[in-house]
Amino acid sequence: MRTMGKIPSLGYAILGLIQQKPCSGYDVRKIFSGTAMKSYSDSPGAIYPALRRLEKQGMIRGRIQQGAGLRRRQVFSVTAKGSAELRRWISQPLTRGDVDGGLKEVMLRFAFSEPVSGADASIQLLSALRAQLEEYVPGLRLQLEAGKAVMPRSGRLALESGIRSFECLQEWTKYALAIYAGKE
Amino acid sequence: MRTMGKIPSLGYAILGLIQQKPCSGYDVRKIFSGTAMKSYSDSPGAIYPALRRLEKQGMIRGRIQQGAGLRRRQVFSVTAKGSAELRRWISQPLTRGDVDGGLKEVMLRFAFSEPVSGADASIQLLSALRAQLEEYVPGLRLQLEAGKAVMPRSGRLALESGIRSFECLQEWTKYALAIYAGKE
DNA sequence: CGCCCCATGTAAGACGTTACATGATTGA
DNA sequence: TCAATCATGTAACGTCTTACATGGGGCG
Repeated sequence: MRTMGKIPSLGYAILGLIQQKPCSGYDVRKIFSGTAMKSYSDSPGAIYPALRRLEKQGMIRGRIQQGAGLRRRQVFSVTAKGSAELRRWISQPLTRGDVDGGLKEVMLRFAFSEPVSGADASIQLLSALRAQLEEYVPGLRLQLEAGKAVMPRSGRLALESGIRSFECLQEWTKYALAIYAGKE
Repeated sequence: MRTMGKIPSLGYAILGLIQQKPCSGYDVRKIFSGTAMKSYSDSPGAIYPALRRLEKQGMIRGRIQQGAGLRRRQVFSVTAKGSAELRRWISQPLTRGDVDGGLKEVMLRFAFSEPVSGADASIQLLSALRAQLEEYVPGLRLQLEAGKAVMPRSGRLALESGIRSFECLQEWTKYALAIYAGKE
């Protein structure tokens, strides 16, 4: 079968962080709990096993640091294999499933895209996302039309909020593409 | 400890659907796969165990339907206890964690709020959400300012997209509140 | 001395994914 | 009769949550 080694979202989040700058498990936890990446779990029961999995898969390598006066910490860096996997994950074609599974993972891919794969990859992702959204939103509008009669008011409004936020994201893709087109 | 019986997101999604209209497991699956609720798993390995859990907790009750010519199906309805639990879940105070865990669950609560708990509950949720967002967004802006120097461009843009979508949602809360204020 | 932060881990249990399995009914 | 759809389930596996556990270092 050899599909061994599927990496979950949390794994890519960690991998991407470590790629930007080598981190200990504790560092990763602090980032997840203190920044906009709060949606990823900062619990030790999630982070440390995830790190060990990534290490076992050869994506990262940990080295123990015994600085004077400091407690023992293990700092991880991304290996060549991990770097390649990050690039693959980022450049992977954008599917319908990526959109209706919520866009959290797509945004994570985009966030890491430029330092990992270069501006071309970022642009690629942005235009693919823009195209997906363009064919996704009309379907939601149809559902809203169809639901006018049967859905409760709060349900319709919730659906509208979804549509609005997709449209908002569409505008953002244009804005971001303009930035990439402008000055390189 | 007796915390027994915590219900996951998927459970509430199912409970809310069944409240609107009694459903079989198959019905639930079709709704999850065919509508804007695609983000919830429609796999039998998720749905049927979840239904049995809810039934064991006394939230729903299943009755086998043997309509002429049709295959056996088990249709579930919400019990009084399930209804009460839905109301509790919806009216529960909105925490910081609800916001930074992504707003999917909050929107689900809102979607069901009016038929389950009445327009007052919907308004309550909307204003709480508006308030939360108002104190949440400035923090993200600060992070963006702070990250100007260190974050890669795509990372900054990703953060901006998050900020924008929160702002978009803020406007939506105003829009929705206006509707509820307008004609009751 | 006691408390909090650094830093790492483990164990039990719940949940979801994937894949497999069954069987009746409807329509081509 | 063959395929698709209706309809329900189970088993193995992986991951996350929650809670507990450990210990050094700095500070008041």
